[in-house]
Amino acid sequence: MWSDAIPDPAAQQEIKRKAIIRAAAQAFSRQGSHSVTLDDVAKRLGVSKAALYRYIPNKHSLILACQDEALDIAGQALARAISEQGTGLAKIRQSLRLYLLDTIEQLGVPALILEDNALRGDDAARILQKRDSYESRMRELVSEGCADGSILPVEPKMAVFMLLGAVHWVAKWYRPDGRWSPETVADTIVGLATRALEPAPTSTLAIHLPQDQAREDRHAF
Amino acid sequence: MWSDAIPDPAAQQEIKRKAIIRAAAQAFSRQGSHSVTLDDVAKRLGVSKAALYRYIPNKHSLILACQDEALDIAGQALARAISEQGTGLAKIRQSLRLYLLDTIEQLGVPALILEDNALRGDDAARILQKRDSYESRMRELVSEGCADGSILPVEPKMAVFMLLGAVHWVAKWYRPDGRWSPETVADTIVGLATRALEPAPTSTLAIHLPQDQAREDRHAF
DNA sequence: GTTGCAATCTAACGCCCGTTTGAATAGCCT
DNA sequence: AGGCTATTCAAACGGGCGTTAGATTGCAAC
Repeated sequence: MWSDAIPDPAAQQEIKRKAIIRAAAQAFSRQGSHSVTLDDVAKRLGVSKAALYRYIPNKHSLILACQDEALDIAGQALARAISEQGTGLAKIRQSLRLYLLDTIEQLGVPALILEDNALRGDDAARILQKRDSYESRMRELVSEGCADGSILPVEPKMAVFMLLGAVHWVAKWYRPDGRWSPETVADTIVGLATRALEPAPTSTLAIHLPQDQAREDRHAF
Repeated sequence: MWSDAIPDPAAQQEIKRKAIIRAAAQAFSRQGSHSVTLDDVAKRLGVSKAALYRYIPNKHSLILACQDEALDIAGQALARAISEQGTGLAKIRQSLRLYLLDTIEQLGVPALILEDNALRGDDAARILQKRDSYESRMRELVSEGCADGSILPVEPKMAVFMLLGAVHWVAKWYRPDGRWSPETVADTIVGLATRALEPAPTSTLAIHLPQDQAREDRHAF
């Protein structure tokens, strides 16, 4: 039983570990894990790269931890969405929306893109299985939507690929200090992408600042 | 005036150079340019990595050449689509469809994803400008579609991000030896994604093999 | 055959970056 | 104050990979 005033050293460790994962995730999601050096990650945190090794055993495990975290967020978002009432399409919408918002909040980056080649070893297989399970459950939601009439007849695999492409791509162009809030981005992108699946879409979309402010945006191709 | 029987040595050079770019593009689009070694590229072509240097000055220029090629294809697809009759949405559909089909045919990979961090130097600025120009013209097509009523009122930037996300993501999961032909993939993904922009979608989609064949697909998250 | 050029190879060089080592610093307990 | 532990750092080590050098092979011209 620890007093709040006396910080638990183990908890301190965990806080710093999370900070490292967060910093790494932000760098990885844009540049790809292989082109990010531990020096890059350390500089974001204002420490030397050697200091990282008190919290992580090596770079590969850091990559795994990032993927693990992102997949946990995705899985939890999916679970929450499934537990709520609504059509298959509504659940898909909610799960993707939560995924974007939670990754931004917890990792500081909207979605974490996996390069499967970056994964090796036994843990890698676990991550891949986790990802496959997530995508599989998403496809089931599509099938559910087809059955309940909220989604037009589509190939579930293709539909999920399309949705995840639109959603994961956000990581390439979203800027925390940009014009749009996380909520605006999540609602607009998910709203648009899922509209593609409506049998006869009637949903309207919030329109955000149609006038183009002359800002120099460097975003991904 | 060369005879067909006597191959022009300069042309031979160019053919091999193109083969290198193609092999590199396939590797880059999946793994990211930074995690692909020149040995990887050389092995795909059955030569040693030193042999590559007769055709490219260095790795960075190879990355640039891949981006250049992909952007040329994208730009030409856009130009062809614009020159044809039709609504703004129809032009967007056509340009994206051609982009996927042409990159698969010419580069052997559907879309080439840019990691802007991989680019350096003066040529890099040229590539970024080319990409910005392409995206800007895409946004204009969205505005055109809004005006002619083929597209519902949306923020053009977001709409283009959503479309390009769905389209570029194909590079992560498409397999040449897979279940779907390039045409099927292009039609389905572009058909789905652009449906999101229809004011009141009535378009139907071809449905391909809804039954799931028990194939083990390893695709990107 | 011999010469010359093009193409490719193997082997080595050197830098970058992940990882380790050992010392320096800062807080906490008695 | 003095020791103990937890953190952090600068510096060095070592492997991987881009790049270069020099040798080898193959082919065309004469």
